[in-house]
Amino acid sequence: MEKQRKRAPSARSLQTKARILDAAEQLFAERGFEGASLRDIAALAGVQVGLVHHHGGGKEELFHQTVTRRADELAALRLTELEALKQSGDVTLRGLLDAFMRAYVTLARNGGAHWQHYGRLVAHVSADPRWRPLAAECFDPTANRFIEEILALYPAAERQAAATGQVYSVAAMLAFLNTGWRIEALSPGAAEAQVDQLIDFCTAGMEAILSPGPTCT
Amino acid sequence: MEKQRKRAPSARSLQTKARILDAAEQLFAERGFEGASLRDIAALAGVQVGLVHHHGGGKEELFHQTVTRRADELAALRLTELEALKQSGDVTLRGLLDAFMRAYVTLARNGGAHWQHYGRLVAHVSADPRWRPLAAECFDPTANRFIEEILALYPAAERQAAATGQVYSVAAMLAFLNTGWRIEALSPGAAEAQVDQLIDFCTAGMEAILSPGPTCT
DNA sequence: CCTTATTTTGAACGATTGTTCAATCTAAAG
DNA sequence: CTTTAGATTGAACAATCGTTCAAAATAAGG
Repeated sequence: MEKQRKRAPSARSLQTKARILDAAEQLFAERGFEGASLRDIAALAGVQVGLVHHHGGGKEELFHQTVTRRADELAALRLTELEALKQSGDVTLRGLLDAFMRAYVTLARNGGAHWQHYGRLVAHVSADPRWRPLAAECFDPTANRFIEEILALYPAAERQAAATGQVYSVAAMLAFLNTGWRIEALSPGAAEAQVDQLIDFCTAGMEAILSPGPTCT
Repeated sequence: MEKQRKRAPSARSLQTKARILDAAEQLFAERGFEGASLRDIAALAGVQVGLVHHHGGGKEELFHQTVTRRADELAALRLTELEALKQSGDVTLRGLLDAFMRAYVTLARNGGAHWQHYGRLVAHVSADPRWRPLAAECFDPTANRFIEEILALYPAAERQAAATGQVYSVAAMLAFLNTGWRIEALSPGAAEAQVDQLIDFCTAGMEAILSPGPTCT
């Protein structure tokens, strides 16, 4: 059903598409799906409206591509971190959460604005029930991969508990990314310490869920 | 500047306004601010378009009212729970998080659809940076109230740590409410146990942040 | 170089948006 | 009951929306 190309896309065309996706990423993140118009996106990308439709294939398709582009990249990054952890020898719960979060969070904080926009974009995707299939497609595979590693560490734990802890951890991570301006304003500079704090929170919370009963006191 | 009323609103008028706010609450929650049109809201409420504008005072004002209506009610509910806890004598970290979460979460699960819609609505408000002032107005007072109680329990902890833990806890709670259909599908029926699990997660995570160093092992 | 698939432009389409307004109905106040 | 502020209707407003399309510019393939 899909019509195949007869020519390779030019370098300029690829650049244009990337520029359109970047603009869409920023505006979808700031204003949500219907809040960002194709005309605003086109203006930010420096192209004509019709061209956005040509490269994006409709607004919904454009949104889909905008999310999956970074989601795929992020999934690969996380699996790389996981692989490095497993080869290091000592796989701990904290190590797993570290592999899942630190690289991404650091990118969103110190890296370009792209990952910061993506964080807000994910928040919109998670908030709107209409994007549930998209969220499942983008996030579930990697999440399930980490859940299995967690279950290998805690053989007595139920899968439901690990999945729940994973959901809560992702939520806390997104809150860290999207309200970071607030935490940052309260104690500036200590970026690395705040990442540790996030992982502390999730590790302790996950542990409490995985091994029931009073663990501390 | 505000023109004062010269007559009391009729009972029917109050009913209509409530019906409009309910419809707005549902559609704003499902599709976001620009995703829900005033005409859809009017149709769901069974009134004319102009009437929505008359009672809401513009779309932005309507959104504002929709959020604050339940936010005020929820803030009162949480402060009541907090007062009951303080009068019970033993104020613990778990008790504080329980007072903050259980009543609301139970309402959203077992109560009418209104609180379920409100949960999704808060997710939209939190995801969109344009509603930051609204979020601060609605959520900060109550949040700060609980943060102070937490700091009274942990005098050595820094305020930033308590505030961060509060943000993460709220994020986990919203994730529980808005992805509950997923958790529910995995292990149906155990509603109360899942609330305990949520509070377990947040309590352990908060404790890990408030008192640094290896608390368990 | 020549052909033509692809990219890009510019303008238009109908549909929907939030808002406004005069007319009509309702019911609170005197 | 009479008065009239307020609630409700129905229709219209200009603006913006996503989409479509023919024509021009670009560049890959032979």
